[in-house]
Amino acid sequence: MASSTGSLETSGNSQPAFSFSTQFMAPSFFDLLSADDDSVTQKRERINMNQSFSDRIAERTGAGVPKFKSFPPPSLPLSPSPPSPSSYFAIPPGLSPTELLDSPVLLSSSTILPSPTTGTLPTQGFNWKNSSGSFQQGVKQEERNNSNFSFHPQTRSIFQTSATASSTVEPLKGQEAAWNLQEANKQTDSNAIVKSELAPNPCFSPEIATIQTNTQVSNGFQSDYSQYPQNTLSIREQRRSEDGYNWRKYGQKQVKGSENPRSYYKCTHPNCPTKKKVERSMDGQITEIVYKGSHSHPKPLSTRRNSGSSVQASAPPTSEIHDQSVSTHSAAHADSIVTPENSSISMGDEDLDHTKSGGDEFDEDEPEAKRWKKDDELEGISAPGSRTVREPRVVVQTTSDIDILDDGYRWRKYGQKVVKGNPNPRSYYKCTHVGCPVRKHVERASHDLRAVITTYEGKHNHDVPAARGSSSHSVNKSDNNNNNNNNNTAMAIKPLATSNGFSHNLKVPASEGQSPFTLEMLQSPGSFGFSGFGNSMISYMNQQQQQTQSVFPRTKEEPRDDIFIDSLLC
DNA sequence: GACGTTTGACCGAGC
DNA sequence: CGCTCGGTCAAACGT
Repeated sequence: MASSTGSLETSGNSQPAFSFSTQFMAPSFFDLLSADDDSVTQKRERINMNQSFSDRIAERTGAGVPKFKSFPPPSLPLSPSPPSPSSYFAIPPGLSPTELLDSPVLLSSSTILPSPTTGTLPTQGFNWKNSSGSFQQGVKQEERNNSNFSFHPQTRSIFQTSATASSTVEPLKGQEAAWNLQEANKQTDSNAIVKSELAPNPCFSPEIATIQTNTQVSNGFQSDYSQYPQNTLSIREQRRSEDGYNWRKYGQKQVKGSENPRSYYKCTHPNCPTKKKVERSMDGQITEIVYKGSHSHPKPLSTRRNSGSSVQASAPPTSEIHDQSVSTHSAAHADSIVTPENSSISMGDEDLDHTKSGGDEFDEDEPEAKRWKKDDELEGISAPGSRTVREPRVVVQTTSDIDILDDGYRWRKYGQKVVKGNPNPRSYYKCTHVGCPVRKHVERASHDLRAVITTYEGKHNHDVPAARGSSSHSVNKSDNNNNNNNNNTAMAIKPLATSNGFSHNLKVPASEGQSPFTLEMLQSPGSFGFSGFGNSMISYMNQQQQQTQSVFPRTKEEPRDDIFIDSLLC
């Protein structure tokens, strides 16, 4: 669900297809490389790098259907960061970040500023303009070689400060990172897919139990990073856990009721009781992170050796996204999340259901250990007969992933509240589908407006509703449901990022000549440097821009009972 | 050698 | 009591 996919696709696997996608939750190739417990897969991928792009596609998909997985690892931006996306994207008239946050549709990255603390910039809004050259090159190359192209601009979160140089690099293990650095120079035909999953950092929004961002960057964009001063940081440092702490993996289990293996991490700091468990989807994407305990020490200095486990753990491998929940679409379950540093959201259905007491029900001050325990308690609620943890997925997305929120489902805002630890209001939404228990809340990260934290609770027990307003702007439900069985025959690259069952993939039949775009794409088509795609691309975007306007209003169409709710919450 | 990951085995809680 | 399951241990292995 987490991504928008712009895709120019034609029917038939063999036909040329262009897919333009923005992905956040979607596991990326980078993720694959960085996933610590996916080393085998990583190696496999690396080996595959020697294969042709089409071969990889065929190999990965088994049918030549392009998927994100098919894409070679992206280059690593150890370099100069691109100018602030804000330079290229502007908030749509009449929209403010707050307003956008109020809506299921997220902001464009245009509204985001570089992190003052890290200096890192979101790749989402990355400078397409400046990178157009290389990007174009990549496109052409890709077109020549494969007739398929998938572009996955992604954002990256800049939550970590010590982490560095760029979150795009951080998730990578040294080896992979090095490899990527090399590949970065070699590959122009592939999309760089970067995903960084950020563990909650006490220094940031305390409520973030899981911060997960996917960053995909075209190699061509990588050059943008070369402008960042962050490149002075060592790869090792960059590999450090994105939450700034060092973690050691001490176990991994295949939990029942979930296809996703769960990894257990301990903070490597002496006597620090903090632990976290990370659950990944089959493709390596982190679906949830639960923290236990609080760090008894300050965040390690950036010069310290990086365990890399956290980051690696958080870096899922493939770009194909499917969340565990995607496979089941089972009944919703109560979830709770535990965050480090006393920040957590603990919410069952009742919690959000009742707008009664505002955010009090979130137990943000509850000790982590207790909340961890609570998670277990909640498990019984969520998964009858199963102890599988079903924490709410908390996803941090950069503001450009509007599609993540605009995930194809229909949401009704039923509340909003400013919760402790984050001055930004948290919008609460319910799925409007009758009987569907799924809820989500969205808030902008307190320290990084580019990052939007979306927490999903429950799983949809229904199909993705038909797209509203535009038949061409459809949501590919098949992606949502078929990710696990790999039987998705859709031509569009699946940039979906899923969280808690949300698999978002906007697709448009090629015949219609439309494809989903990211908000920023829609807003500022001219600033993306897509000239390399030719006029078709530009016109394409122009079309999409018109479509955008149907997207934004869409959120406004949602029934808003927040006035009443707000009165209760605030 | 230090540090981290992997992974089968073990433990305890819950039913 | 036995089973299931999540969580943890620890030896082996990798970097």
